[in-house]
Amino acid sequence: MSSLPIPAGLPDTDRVRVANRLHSISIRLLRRARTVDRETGLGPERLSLLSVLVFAGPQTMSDLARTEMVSRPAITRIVKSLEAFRLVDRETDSVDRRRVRLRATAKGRRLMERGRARRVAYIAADLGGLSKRELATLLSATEILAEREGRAPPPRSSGSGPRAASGSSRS
Amino acid sequence: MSSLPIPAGLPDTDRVRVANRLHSISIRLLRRARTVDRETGLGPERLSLLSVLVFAGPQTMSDLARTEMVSRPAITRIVKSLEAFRLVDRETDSVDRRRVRLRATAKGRRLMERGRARRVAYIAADLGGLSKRELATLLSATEILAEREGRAPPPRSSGSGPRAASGSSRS
DNA sequence: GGAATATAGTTAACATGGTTAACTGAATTC
DNA sequence: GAATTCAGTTAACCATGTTAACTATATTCC
Repeated sequence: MSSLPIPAGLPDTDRVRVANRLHSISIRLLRRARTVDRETGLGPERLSLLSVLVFAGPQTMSDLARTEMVSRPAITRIVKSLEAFRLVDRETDSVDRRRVRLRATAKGRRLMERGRARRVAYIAADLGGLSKRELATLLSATEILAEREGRAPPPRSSGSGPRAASGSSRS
Repeated sequence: MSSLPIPAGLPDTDRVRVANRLHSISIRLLRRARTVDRETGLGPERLSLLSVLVFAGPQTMSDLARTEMVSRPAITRIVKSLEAFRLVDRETDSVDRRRVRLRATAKGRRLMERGRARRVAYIAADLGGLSKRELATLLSATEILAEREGRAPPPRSSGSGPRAASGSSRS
């Protein structure tokens, strides 16, 4: 079950092959990494929101709703509970007093950093036993992918690549 | 925000660097890919369970609970709704009549395959514009990682538990 | 053989997070 | 300055998860 076949209907090109493998690999990698998150005692949604505040800086409620792809009422609730834990605090915008600016507290940042360190350490442990050469290949590959992230997302729909649709979670 | 710094406390080795990038890349890759899942009309938990049945073959309720890292009552409910859609069917084990054997139906398999194709296509589209050389690097890298998956997981300390609180997803 | 125990699955009661619709108060338009 | 728009909250509801208690079948062991 390690590498699933190329799905029917897609051409067997390098690009599709890479996509297919990246898909499976990412799913398994994150599933395993997630197991260490329990130590934070927080739950994925709150951790996710907190990490946005930590890594992308202060945001308003609506900003958060957008980046989390979730409704504003949902954000209201999550933020409330993070405030109760003193992981996040709010400040009303002095110019536009409708806006609420959320920030991770020092406590929130510490929790977040520790959590990410645990995840990365866990994944790094999984990479034990690779040769220097293999590691070098992975390093270049992740460089290539990380670099692409910075760029704007490619045009969707009609153009060149296959089409967006939906999905099968697992593997 | 494309590549987060190495978390404090971890050594700045190649292995950690790769782990760190793989982590961020996987999160973003899956988040984008997930957006196409809506077309199935199913929701992540059901899709996930269905895909286990499709790609790993028939399972009992308890098997599913283990692989999904979710309680058995939760599995009961998900399976029920998948049965209602005729995506899954059940058969009582003739030897041990407590056991229920779940199988994806042909309809379930079709839905699953289409979904995975959409995801992979979506990811493949994202890889557009890479040079032949870059693609070759990615191909080797994913080969290395996919191969490791087959091998037994490295010994862990505290280990895996039910899903509970998880996920510092973001970033 | 049959009581005690263990296992597979279900049901029930509850918690949490998501949604939409309706509301409040502040900013903007005209 | 009245009408409208916008940010955020509240309310009512739905989906999915949990634990605890129950049913039914298997297994242990006297």
